[in-house]
Amino acid sequence: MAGRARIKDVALAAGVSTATVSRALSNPERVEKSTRDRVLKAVRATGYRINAAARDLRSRRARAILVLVPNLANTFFSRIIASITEAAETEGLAVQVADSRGDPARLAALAHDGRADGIVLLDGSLDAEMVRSWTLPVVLLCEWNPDYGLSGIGTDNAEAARTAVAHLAGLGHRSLLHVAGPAGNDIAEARSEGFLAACAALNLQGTVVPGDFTMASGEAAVASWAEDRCATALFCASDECAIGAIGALRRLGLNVPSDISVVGFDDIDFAARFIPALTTLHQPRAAFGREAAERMIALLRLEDEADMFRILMPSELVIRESTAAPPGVAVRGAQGSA
Amino acid sequence: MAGRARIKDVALAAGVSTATVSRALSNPERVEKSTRDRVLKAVRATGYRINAAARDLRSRRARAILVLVPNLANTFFSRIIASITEAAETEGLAVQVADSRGDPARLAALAHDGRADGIVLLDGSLDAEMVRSWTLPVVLLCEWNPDYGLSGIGTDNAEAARTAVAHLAGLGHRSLLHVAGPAGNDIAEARSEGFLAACAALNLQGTVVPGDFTMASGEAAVASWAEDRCATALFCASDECAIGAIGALRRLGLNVPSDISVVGFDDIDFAARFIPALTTLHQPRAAFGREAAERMIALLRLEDEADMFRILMPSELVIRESTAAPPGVAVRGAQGSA
DNA sequence: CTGAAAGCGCTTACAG
DNA sequence: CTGAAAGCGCTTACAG
Repeated sequence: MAGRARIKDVALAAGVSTATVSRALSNPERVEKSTRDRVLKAVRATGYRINAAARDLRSRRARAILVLVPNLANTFFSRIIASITEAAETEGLAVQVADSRGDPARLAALAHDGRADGIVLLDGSLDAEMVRSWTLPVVLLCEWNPDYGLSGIGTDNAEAARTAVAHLAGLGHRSLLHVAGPAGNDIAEARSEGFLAACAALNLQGTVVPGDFTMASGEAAVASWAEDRCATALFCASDECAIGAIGALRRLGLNVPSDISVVGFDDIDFAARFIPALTTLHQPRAAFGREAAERMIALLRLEDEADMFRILMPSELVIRESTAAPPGVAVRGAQGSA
Repeated sequence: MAGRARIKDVALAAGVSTATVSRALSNPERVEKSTRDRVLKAVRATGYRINAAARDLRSRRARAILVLVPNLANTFFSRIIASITEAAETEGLAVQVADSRGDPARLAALAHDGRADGIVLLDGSLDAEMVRSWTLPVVLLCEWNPDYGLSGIGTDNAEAARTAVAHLAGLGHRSLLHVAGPAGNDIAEARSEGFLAACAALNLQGTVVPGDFTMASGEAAVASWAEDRCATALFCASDECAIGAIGALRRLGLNVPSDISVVGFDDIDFAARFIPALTTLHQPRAAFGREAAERMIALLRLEDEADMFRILMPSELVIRESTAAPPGVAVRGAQGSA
């Protein structure tokens, strides 16, 4: 076969018009069965594959969604992307992935060159004006930024923080340190606020130190904690941060959890394998991706203005090895096994 | 502005033809400066963005590459994807990411609907006949499969295994166990063969047990090792496997590295943070991605048959905390610090 | 149920 | 350096 077959080659082989080939392929129920069979046979014989550019141009849709993440190399995001991809592909939607950081012009170009019909955004720290200027439907996933004016899917971070504090209080801890996520990040702030509110409600001493979700910020927090050592438990805004903190504690000769307890957030794959296995809040990443894809598909189907939504899926506390009663306190809470 | 501006709106606003707008945008040096300025001003005024589908259809290229990975949720791959994306974007190429597993028809559709000009393939375990049937230029990255008949970029796995064995031998180990990667995987087999060859050359006892790169396979290998405990060091085919093995050893009450040494492969982000920090072979993932993007760009530029290539970039041994002299043996090799 | 024809929005020889 | 015109490969009213 010289070159790639086009729709008119198929039409010729099947003895029908190109319109009929097109219908047989995209609206099979609108052509007679015998015609459809002839077309499909011709498709096989010619090795025909549709040209997506031509189809997209003519039908004015890309049948693709763009997923924007702040850091592709982060496992947390890659797991979600995998789940978005899976759900989107079953609906015939392709997925494009791009880094949301950097040049706004690049982002605008990505969002508006017609290669995607909608955007799933996993970054709450972009310039709100820029995001609002995008003309494609956008679903904000995991992160949250009220200034975007978007529908979103995420978890109830304040509630999750409360669960973590309650767990530590149940073990007998009276003084807790929270290593926060980045300032200005809405979900990080929700965790901090939930932490402080829960400490106040339970009459615990709760302190917050700045951080940014990274392992380095966990290490830095331990360095500052080491000056007075007043807290007996750390609640870290991410698992990576918790893992960094545990490494730093170990370098100080301290053992987790017998000397100090550590709770993470996210339940990344390594959390269960880390030594000690991390007590953490499990974010439903697979469900996040699935939900985002489904909502986006619904949005694209409605074409016009669908209702705004904000969906909160629960994060569950997974109790593993990194939390225990503080030194010198009898165990009062039950501790599950991994 | 009602609706999206098209090229003819820009032409009208600038008082030129659409041909001139097109040239001003894609071949600026071919229009007079004053004309170009008028066009750019009109572009800004109208908010014009090119329609990628129309451009792709007419110019018969997609300006995009497809990256195919066996597991999107794997950090090892996501780091490489990030680096491919970065390099490709600076050349104006978009990146599409898809899962290489599953339905061959789906893959063929992805590869041949004209949405990508070339494929970077990170999976050596696909059906070779299927891969050979693809008509787009393909670069095989990291993995290797001689049956594909493709150009590729990777690391010298046998040589890397040799380095690991030499390190352990230098520490005084005489009996080593290798937890292999999946059977039939060319790079996994190269590691096994390199391991056995190096053991033979150094007169060590070298045993290979099956595995598949996963943490679970590291745990299983430890279970079988525990039956006779004849090896004093484990060389795992991946960091995940090593981390699984260390977890299992710990559950047996054994300490790494004082009771048994463990070497990983890949140097994933967590390797340095794991406790104990993993001695491992650092695969140059950022360089892999960059090289793949550049080679692909060169391939697309040549259009026709470029020379076949096989590029091997070195993996370097990173000595951290998980390896030491075997129990009861004085340290003979030098041990670096992390 | 099927076909003829228009047209999606660009780029690119061709001509000047 | 610039423009008029053809055409990339589809889909979709419109008509029958």
